[in-house]
Amino acid sequence: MGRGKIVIKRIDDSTSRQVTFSKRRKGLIKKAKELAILCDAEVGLIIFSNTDKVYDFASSSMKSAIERFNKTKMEQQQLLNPASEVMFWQREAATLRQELHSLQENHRRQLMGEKLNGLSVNELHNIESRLEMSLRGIRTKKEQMLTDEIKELTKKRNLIHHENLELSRKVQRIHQENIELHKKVAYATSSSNVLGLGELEDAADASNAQVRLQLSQPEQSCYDSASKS
Amino acid sequence: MGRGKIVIKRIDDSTSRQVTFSKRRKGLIKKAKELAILCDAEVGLIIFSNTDKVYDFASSSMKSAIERFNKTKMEQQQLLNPASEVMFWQREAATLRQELHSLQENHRRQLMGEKLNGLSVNELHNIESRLEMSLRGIRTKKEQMLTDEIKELTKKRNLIHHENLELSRKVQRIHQENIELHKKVAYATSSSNVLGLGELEDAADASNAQVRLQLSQPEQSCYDSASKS
DNA sequence: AACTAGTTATAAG
DNA sequence: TATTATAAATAGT
Repeated sequence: MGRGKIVIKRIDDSTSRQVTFSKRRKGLIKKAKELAILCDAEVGLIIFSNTDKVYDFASSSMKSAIERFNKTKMEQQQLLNPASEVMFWQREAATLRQELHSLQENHRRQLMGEKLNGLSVNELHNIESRLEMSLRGIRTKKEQMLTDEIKELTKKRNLIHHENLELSRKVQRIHQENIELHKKVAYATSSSNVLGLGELEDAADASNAQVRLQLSQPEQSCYDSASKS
Repeated sequence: MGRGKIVIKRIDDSTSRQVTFSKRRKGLIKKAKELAILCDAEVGLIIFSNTDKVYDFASSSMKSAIERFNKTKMEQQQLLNPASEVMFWQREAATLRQELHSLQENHRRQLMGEKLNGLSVNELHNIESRLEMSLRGIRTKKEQMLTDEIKELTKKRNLIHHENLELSRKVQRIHQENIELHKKVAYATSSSNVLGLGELEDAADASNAQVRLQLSQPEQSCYDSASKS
């Protein structure tokens, strides 16, 4: 289709190559357009020159063409090898994750001070679960220990209080007995004053102690029901 | 380039259209190949027929061509409007996020029972932080309450114990006095036995109580240091 | 699917 | 860049 027939191989002369590129590129794009119109087809054409220049044609839009292409190829791959579907999705997800991460990094570094650690949603979720569980365990253990100590202290307090009551009764009894003896002594020795003032003060002290004891009655702890639940 | 000239418009006759599509598609792909070889260009060509069939040609690979195309277009967009870079990245990130999410959904539904909630890394992180803080608050409050109760109980126990000791000393003193009085009674009434056996048993009880008291000495709680830290 | 007349693309100057 | 002789593509049969 020219003054002479040519063989299809790379044109060595850069000028000739450049000229041929221009002519044939124009022709190719024209024919692509014609095909799209005549045959109601969707066509996408991308051409990179030697010198990295881009030329493209798309009957609707390149985005549409590429997406449709990818979708179709994906479906073909699925139909061809349904067993490796898993690996396909895994690779696709990994690629997208990486891309997404790099975009986020870019965005973060360039625009905001917002920090986003490099962990995946899954990793984060696992860490959260483990943290919560260990926290729960420690908390339960500590609460058990504290509750046990409170029980122990309450028991001891009640024991001592009981002893206190016993002693108090004893004091009363002995004091009563003491009074009886005083009477007997008084009766026996008539008018002789053998007992000093010291003994009378002791009797006053004993009743005083009894009053203080009343103030220290054991009472149910307001936290006891909470500790048990 | 045929028996007659044609106008470039959609061919209405479906058979003719189909035939023309076959011929021109073949020609287009041949010319694309030739351009790539002759001019050392990278060419990518995608064609969808009326009937959704795909035909494609790529001098290296379609993936390479598409990626190179996207990269170049991205750079062009950036150079054209550097101020809207932010919006570009935002749109790009949103698109990828959506795609990633749909892939994960697909993967999850089709292949594993693994559950992945629809929350973003940020949302998850915020929830985690709030959860941890509230947990910490509640735990601290509860521990404070328990520690306070233990302190209160220890104080009361010590108070009662102190009273116990006082009473115990008083018992001793009164008992001693009792003995002295017995002696005096015995001295005063000489051989007459006024006191019964009951009083002697009381004296034995008092020393017994003293022994029990010794077993209930207050002791430092082994948890006290831990509760304070 | 093959032919071929008339069209179109393009190699070379 | 424009021209043109000729190769190549293809519309209609």
